[in-house]
Amino acid sequence: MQMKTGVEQAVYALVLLSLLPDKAALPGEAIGSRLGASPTYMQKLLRRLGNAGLVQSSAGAKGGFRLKRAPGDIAVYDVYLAVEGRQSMFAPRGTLQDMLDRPGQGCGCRLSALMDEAEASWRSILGRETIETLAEAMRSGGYEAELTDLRQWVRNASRKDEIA
Amino acid sequence: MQMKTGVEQAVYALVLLSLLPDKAALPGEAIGSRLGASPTYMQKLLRRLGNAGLVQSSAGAKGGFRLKRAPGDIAVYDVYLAVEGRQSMFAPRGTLQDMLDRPGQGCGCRLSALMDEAEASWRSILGRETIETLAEAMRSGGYEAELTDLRQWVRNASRKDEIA
DNA sequence: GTACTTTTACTCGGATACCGTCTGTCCGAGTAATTATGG
DNA sequence: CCATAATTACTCGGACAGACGGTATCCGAGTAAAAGTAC
Repeated sequence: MQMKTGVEQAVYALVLLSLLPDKAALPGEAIGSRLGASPTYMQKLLRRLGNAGLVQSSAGAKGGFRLKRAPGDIAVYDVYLAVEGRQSMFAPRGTLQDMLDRPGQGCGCRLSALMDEAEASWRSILGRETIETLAEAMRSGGYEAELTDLRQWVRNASRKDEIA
Repeated sequence: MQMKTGVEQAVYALVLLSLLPDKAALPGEAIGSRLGASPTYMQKLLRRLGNAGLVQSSAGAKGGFRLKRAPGDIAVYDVYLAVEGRQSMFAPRGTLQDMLDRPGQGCGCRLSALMDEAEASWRSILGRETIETLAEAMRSGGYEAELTDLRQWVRNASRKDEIA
């Protein structure tokens, strides 16, 4: 019952992308190495975010990834969904039917309903915070200096040729 | 992010034990085979439930397992805790610190707080239902006949020698 | 200077290897009830 | 009939094999920008 580590990495990758100037893009490798994650695996995560419509990618030189929606429009829940998939946590195995010796599989069991309810509540809370609110929390949480440094880094990483 | 299948099996094992007459005990193997689960693995689960104080075990001939608390006093949450352990779903890896280039590990990140909040809500809903309410739902859910059959089976399984 | 080709810097999807965890099995040791044995 | 020993039926904890999924790496193919080349 552990959440994939990719969810955390994906969330912060999106936070990073939210600092990107308009029309610019960030290569997956740069994102991965900045986050201390495996660059190749980060690529894979970004592709999933792309398939989920959270991120836009452009191939070719000077290509990379950028946000497809506004940061305030991307909830943590969306990221979770993109990385972990749509399946529910609890997968009933028909134990109740076996116990009652009922071949019918219509698991009208209360347990399943309870689990689904719990998960729905869990998900709804993940929907409360967005990439924007997370970034805002960093800004007002004593990380202003680091944020401006980070913004600077993002500029450099997104247009290396114009540094010199 | 899949829940262990053992949780479902453990829940129904406890429901089964709640049908047991006073002072009687049910061997782990009988429980496992009745639930269509691996008997040896069910033993392992039952031992965990024992360590968690949900179940009482007696060794020796005519030994086995019985509930240690009243069925109304065992929440689904307790079962989950016994089987899955106490660790939280979200284990932060310090991605935020890496991103901000802050060696300090004090992850005051909003994400962690959000995840904890979501999990707390999830857990609290699992605390709503107990072994007793689940059994009651079965009783009033159209499974009366199966339940009396099951109760009969439990009697037999708990005192094999007096059958003949 | 323009058209064309090559190089470079990326993404994309798949194939694959690694590794930890969950599932499942097995074993020796301990314990309690039952049965057998000896007097 | 009683005390003691042997058998039986369990649990306990650990060790271990297998399967599966997440993590991570690599590859060929495709794409777009930039750089080089020819005229």
